[in-house]
Amino acid sequence: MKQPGDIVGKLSERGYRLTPQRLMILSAIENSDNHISAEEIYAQVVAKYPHINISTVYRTLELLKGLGLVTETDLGGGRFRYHPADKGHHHHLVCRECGAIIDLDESMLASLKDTLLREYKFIADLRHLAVFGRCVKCRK
Amino acid sequence: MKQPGDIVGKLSERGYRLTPQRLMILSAIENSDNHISAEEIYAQVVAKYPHINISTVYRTLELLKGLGLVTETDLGGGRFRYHPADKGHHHHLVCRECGAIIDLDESMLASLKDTLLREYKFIADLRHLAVFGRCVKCRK
DNA sequence: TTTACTGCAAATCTTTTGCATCAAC
DNA sequence: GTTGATGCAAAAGATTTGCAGTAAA
Repeated sequence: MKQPGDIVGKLSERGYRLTPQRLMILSAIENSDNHISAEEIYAQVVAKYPHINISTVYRTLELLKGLGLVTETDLGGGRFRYHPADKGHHHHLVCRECGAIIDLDESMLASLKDTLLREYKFIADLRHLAVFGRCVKCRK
Repeated sequence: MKQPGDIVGKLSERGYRLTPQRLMILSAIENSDNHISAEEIYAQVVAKYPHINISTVYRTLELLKGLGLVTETDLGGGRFRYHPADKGHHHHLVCRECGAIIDLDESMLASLKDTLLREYKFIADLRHLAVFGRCVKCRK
């Protein structure tokens, strides 16, 4: 579907080498529907390119994160998840039963952010909020 | 300040042994202002009782969690945090700069919960929501 | 050719577990 | 005296790092 062309372009623009490993990692991130973990990226890439090592995945993610091209989110569970930065900010409804991650529009929490600032003088970073619970499918 | 008497009582009621290690771990949890991690409990106990092992801390936390006496929360950062269950549910404002954890009243998010149920048919578990951002002290 | 990038192995860090010993009851 | 609880060491799972070889430019 989507081409990882934009991020690839930015990498080579800035003088970074376009190795097959990086291209496949980028492809996995851009073609993922929801947020993907390092382990999931690795599993996807290793199927086509068995030689790759997971430390390359982690190093590539750190590079992309540092360049602001992908966003790292801590949705709990002891592992980070990643998505392309240009897909914008949004929130997540995480189903505790089936693990589904539902995206939630940013405007949804605008009033909450205002309240927190007013009542607690707390500048909430609501770019990546995770709300845990149970989704429609898993309701009894 | 607070006495860990209530949890201690429930433990012995149910036939669990009251070892000095357990008493000190309970004391650390009950006297903690905000949510405490296993490592922090261990550091606090080891100062007075150098013989204790961190696996005892984890095993005690698992026991207390299973009995519903303490609550385990995943506030990110790759480690769990704990607090006494009788202190009730609340939300957390986590400062990304100084690490402060500010408790937020449960009623605060009641309207959000309603909206999520109405618009997404998602049953939000808002007992332990973590909102990241920057606290008053760390504002420039 | 140059040196950034990779694979491999080993190290961290948090949490869990097997096992023999020990102590609360 | 029983048996549950502990200490110790090792394991497990995610992520990081040192180092020497490799390939993108």
